[in-house]
Amino acid sequence: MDEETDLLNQKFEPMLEQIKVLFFEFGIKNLNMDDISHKLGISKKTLYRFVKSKEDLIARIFEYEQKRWVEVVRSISAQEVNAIEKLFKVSLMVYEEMKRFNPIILFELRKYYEPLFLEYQEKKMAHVALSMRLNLDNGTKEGLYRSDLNADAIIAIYMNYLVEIHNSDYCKGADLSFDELFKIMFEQHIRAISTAAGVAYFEARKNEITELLNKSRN
Amino acid sequence: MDEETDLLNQKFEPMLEQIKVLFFEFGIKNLNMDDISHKLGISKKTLYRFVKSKEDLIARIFEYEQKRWVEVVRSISAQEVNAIEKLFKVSLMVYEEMKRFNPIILFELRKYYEPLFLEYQEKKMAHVALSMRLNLDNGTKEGLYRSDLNADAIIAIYMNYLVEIHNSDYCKGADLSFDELFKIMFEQHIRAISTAAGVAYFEARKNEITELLNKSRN
DNA sequence: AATTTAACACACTGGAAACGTTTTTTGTGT
DNA sequence: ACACAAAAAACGTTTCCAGTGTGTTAAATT
Repeated sequence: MDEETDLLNQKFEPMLEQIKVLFFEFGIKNLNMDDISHKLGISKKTLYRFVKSKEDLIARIFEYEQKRWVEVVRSISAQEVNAIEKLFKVSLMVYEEMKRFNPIILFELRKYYEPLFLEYQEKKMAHVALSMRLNLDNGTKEGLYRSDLNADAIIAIYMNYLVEIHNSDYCKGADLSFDELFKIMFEQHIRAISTAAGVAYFEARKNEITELLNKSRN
Repeated sequence: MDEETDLLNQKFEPMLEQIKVLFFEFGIKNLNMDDISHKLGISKKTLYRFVKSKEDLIARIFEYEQKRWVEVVRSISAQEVNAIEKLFKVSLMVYEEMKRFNPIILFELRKYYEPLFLEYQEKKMAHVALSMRLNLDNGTKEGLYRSDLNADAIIAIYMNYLVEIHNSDYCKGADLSFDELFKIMFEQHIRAISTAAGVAYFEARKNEITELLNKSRN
């Protein structure tokens, strides 16, 4: 019974990716279950063999996203680079992710699937926080970050950075692009938590890192 | 009777602007007439004094957009700069406009309000074409554009540039940002239609123009 | 070849939500 | 106290859509 379900789930995973893309393109409410099954080239009946409701479908997508995200962070953590590099890579991905997030989708999630959405956000935040804590530890061990840091506070502040970057009117006063703002925030963070060695490393790498950001923009 | 209607329309115009913003933020289908009246701080009844249906409301927004757009082009045309500068300014605005256009809104317009949308697009295209023709004439008179141009063909090609810039996969092969692509296309166009004097002018101004584009990005 | 399984297309239903209208309430100016 | 306009609420109608059920076809299994 359970193995059967697992097999179904495995088969269904690539479809989840497709459906996610569809949602981003057309919106959630604009796609009914008929539309979705059509776009996938399967019958609605079959679709309902994988999910038990549309809400369940959304939940599955969140679950899938969470898994995918954990995998990404894990793979970056495994790379043979120091803490600053890792933090930058992950931060950049978070930032790119948020950029893609359309306000309409956000609205729909909050209005029609609030409990699911909150749960997802909470899990994601927890995961980011955990990853950041590991990063702080590593950075400290590597002598890049200061050893007298209040980890909880720093994590909270940095996560707030990443979230608030979009909603806020930071860019209004000074006319900054989001990318500019991101660079400044990252630099702010690194300088705030780093030892002299860390700052020196950052300054040496700064230009190349900035270039990475320009590349990622399209 | 007619004067009365005109008064109503005048009062309603700022609301159209607000509603447009709401649509961009929340989507069209996600906002019912109750929501809209609430957000405007008026009653649904009052809203229905201005429009006779939701479809009518969309039509009014298109109408309003068209008017606004004509006004923008008119004001740029009135400026005391040469044809190349004017073309750049208008092109930049078209480009910015398209960038803001969310794929979900596009989908909704096509699916639920196709006739209205097509009519709007047609009018807009006609207007852009007309403006470009004037620009070509002016540029030729100013000695910046060549005098042996096939206006119709050039207009068609350039308009296609602006439209296709987003849908297409131009950026896939070379990894170009949209802004980069826009710059290249504009330069391509100017060089293609200009006299030696025109090209010289463009080359002299090129850097400043590029800077403008960077400024506009946020 | 017969049977089972699985997927597809399509029709149907019940309930929820939206539209557009009408009625009631609220508030303001005279 | 009255008249009036706009807001709020209520209402009937219609549309939409999630979810289910039916019949058919095609492939796999026996």
